[in-house]
Amino acid sequence: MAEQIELTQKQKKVLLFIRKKIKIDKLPPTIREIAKQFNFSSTGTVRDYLSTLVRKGYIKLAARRSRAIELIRPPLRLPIIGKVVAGLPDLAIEDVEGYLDLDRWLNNEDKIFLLRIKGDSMVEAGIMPDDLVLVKREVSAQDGQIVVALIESEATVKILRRRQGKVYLEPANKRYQPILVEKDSSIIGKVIAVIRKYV
Amino acid sequence: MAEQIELTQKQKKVLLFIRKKIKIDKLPPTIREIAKQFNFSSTGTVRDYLSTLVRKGYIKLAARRSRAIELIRPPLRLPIIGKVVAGLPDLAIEDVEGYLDLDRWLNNEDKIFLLRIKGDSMVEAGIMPDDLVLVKREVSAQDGQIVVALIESEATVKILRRRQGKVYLEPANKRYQPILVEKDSSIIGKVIAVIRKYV
DNA sequence: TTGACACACACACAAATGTGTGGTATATAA
DNA sequence: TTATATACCACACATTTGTGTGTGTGTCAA
Repeated sequence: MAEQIELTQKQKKVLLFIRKKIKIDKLPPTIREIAKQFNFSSTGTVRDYLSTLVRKGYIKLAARRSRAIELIRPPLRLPIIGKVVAGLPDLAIEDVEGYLDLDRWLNNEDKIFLLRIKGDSMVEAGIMPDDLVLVKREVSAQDGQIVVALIESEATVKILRRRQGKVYLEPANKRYQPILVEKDSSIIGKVIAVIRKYV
Repeated sequence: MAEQIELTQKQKKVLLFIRKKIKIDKLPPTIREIAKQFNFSSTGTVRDYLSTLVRKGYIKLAARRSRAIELIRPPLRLPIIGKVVAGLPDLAIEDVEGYLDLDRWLNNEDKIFLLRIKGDSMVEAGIMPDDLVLVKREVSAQDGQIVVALIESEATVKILRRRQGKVYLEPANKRYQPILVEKDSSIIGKVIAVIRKYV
């Protein structure tokens, strides 16, 4: 999808420079900034490169706007590999299941925060002590969903259970007991992801 | 740290417009684009706002460069909450442990990919079937680290164990046995994070 | 040999853009 | 009262910037 034609070495260098500039300056370069970088004495040369990069599917340009170079693949898109086949030498990444676009995934940033897990009450659900859970602020949730609730003014992560009109907060650890709560009122958010960082 | 002074309503609107432009156009606006948006007939007005936003700690400007407005807080920074106290009403986020800056966290993007977990051989380490693990491509690892290895041309996630000069790949599930491997040669990467997405 | 492509250059022009230097008015705190 | 902050405006200027229109060389496949 959105196939990208192979680039020459020089074209790659120009593209890398643009990426680098966006990363460092948080701003795409102007045509003349690119020219300066590569000692091109003409802006036309740069425009040749940019046109090529557009044609080959790596960037988009907006006419008559300064610095309007947009990368087609955003830098925060990670490939999801379903199966790693042997082969090598460059670890043939052909079985790309899809992409996780973190920008999009984490939209509504103001309603989302990370909570650090304390205790082992959710280990059987794969949520370990010190894990970070991505929490989306919400006041209600469905049966079976993992929620963040306030119990005695402490944040707890549990599974929400609705049984005969009653609401329980159920741990995922046999050594703990479910907690009966009065209403949904104590729910402050839903766990939408777990992130664990090693090292 | 990097305290930000309170903004007026109008100043907020200008800042929000800049954020929006960066998000949509992937390019900060020019002074005149801002002026147009708010029907300012003078560019000086915009510069007053920008200076104020700089002084109050929300943006940075680079002199003599078009569109060189840099947001001080990057949009992909998530607060890590250690403890959620009761209180409300806006869920007093005072116990901010720190921030997870996904941009930085995921640097070296070309050496990183996501692998989908198959099987339950790592459940006791909190890595469940269908989880995504963030893998950093590396050819060696230390004892105890969770690695991705190729066994019979299939990618497997296991714990690396070094015992008396020998290398084992150990599952985190009592129902499975450790595997003796000849050398590090089968290691293709290190697991640096686990990501699990609900719903 | 023709054509497409990669890789460079020169030069001029109009538009976009940041900057400099002034101004007015209102409100609030010292 | 004086100072400071907010919230605008006017206008000119120098640079920056994208654009247009050319030219030239070499390579490589059809």
